[in-house]
Amino acid sequence: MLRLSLRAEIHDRLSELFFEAFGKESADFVVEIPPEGFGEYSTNIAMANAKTLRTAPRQIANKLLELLSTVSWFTNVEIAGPGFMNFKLSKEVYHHVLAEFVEEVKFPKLAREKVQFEFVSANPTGPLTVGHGRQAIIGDVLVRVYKSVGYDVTSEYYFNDAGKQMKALGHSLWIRYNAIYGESQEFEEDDYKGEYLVDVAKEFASEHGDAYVGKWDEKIQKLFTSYARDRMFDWIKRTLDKIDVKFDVYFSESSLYKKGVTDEAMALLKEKNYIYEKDGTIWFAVSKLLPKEEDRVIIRKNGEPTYFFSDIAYMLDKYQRGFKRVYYIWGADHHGYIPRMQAAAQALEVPDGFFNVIVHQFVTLKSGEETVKMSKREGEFTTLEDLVRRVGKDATRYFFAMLDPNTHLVFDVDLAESKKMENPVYYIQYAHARVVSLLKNAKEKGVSWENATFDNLTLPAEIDIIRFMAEFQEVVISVVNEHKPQKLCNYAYSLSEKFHSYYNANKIVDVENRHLSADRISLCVGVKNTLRTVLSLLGVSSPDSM
RNA sequence: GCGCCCGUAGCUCAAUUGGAUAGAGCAACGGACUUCUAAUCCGUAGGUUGCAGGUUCGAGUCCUGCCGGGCGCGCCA
Repeated sequence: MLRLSLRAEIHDRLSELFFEAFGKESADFVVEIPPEGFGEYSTNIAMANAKTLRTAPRQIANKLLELLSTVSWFTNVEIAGPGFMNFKLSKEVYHHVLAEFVEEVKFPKLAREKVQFEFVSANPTGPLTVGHGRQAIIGDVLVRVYKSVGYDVTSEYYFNDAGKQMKALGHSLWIRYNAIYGESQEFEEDDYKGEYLVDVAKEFASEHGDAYVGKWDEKIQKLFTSYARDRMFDWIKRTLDKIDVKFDVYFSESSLYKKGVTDEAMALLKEKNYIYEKDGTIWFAVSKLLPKEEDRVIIRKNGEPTYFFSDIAYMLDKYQRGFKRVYYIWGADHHGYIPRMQAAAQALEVPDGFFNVIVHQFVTLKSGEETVKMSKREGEFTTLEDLVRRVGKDATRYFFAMLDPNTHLVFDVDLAESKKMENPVYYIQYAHARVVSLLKNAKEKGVSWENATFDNLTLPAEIDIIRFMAEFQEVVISVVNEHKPQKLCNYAYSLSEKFHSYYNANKIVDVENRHLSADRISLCVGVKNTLRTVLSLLGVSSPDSM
């Protein structure tokens, strides 16, 4: 019955009625769950159309009210305040909704488009930080949600394992390696000074011995670099695995050059006249497309392309692979990069809406009163791995998904560690486990619920829970449209809240009253199914017992 | 200086995208286990939504200007 969501259905019916009453389309209006005491649902349709109809809201409402009372869905329609229309829904509607959630929680089907999410994309120069963790979870949750509503989604990790920084990594490893043999060497400015290379150096030493102590040439540099890179990548992938983040594609920057996409991109830009030479470098005329922006170098004086040029070619490659839309998830430090990429999108003539960026703000760790700054170069940071080891996968995922990507996240390590039990993720999981336990209990007592009629579900709390379950599709749609994973967290938490409260106030399994029990158990099954579904979108487990 | 993001209870966050009386958790106080998992529930207290204007039937949400915080403004990645 429900194509999208209950509220969308109500919205459609109101639209039809409006057309019937006034012979024209309604202006935009909303159907919402109002505060206590204003009915079960509410709409502002009368107020929204007051201007265009040049009629008082209450008058419009009155006209609609007559029609509404002829439709079986709506009961108790009332007009309130400046022109709100408040109403209840018939029992049958709720029974139908509950029956669906008891059987299977369905996703709205939105689009089959081929889209791509690219995130994390950390170069293999060190372990993932907690900042990468936030990005990994935001991206992974969005991928799961997009898949659920029908998109053909590819998750992708872009990396550069060829540039200057990789040489620095190799050199840094070599220094740590020398230190093992008591040979002290100086770090260079761009080297990676983090302790994590010490262990890698030990491994290297145990495999290769002291053959390279005090010796340094191009061949040795390559050996150290590739060794370090492989170790770092292994580490990164292992960490991602621990938080259940999987990428469909790992894409290397150098493959762009091998494939020749870079040449294509250059030819395209030249042809459109966006390229010029100055001071021995090649520039991309960003200002031609976006007057407020500055032109940018894409080929350096030494003949090497800049990162920006690779990104232009990469975008072209994404387009050629047939994606209808691509999403880049970037940290706040990259936001200044967006305009020039937009200019690139225009220059490459990819369709409007192809290039999209989801920016997330920074994560800082708090321990006591100290905030931990994170710099991979200086070696000061907490690894994502450490964090997961402390608080576990479920809490890590939930916490990173819990806040709006657009707000600064302060991760209080002490709190995450010591007050684990106040964790909202446990609260939700506990609700799930409780229902499972209920079902076991019912089985033991021989109370069945398969043939429930739902007729006994008349308490306001019961209607409220059904009504809230019916919001599920709406929440999923908003996550797709707004890229805000935290809506799933809030939804799961609120549903758990309603359930815990209901559970405490009412006896669910009662051998003396089997019909009532069957109905109530069914309601709980609906809650359980919904929680399980939302948690799986978040990548958080749904334990049967705790 | 310019640009992007944020500012809601003591703390961490909600608020159905412009709706009615701004809601939860933590911290504080008081209650509920011989009863389906007390990792729970119920209650009390806590607010000039950073400030000042504007837009309209209606603003935490939109527009302008301030204030405060974060980030960015490379031939780095």
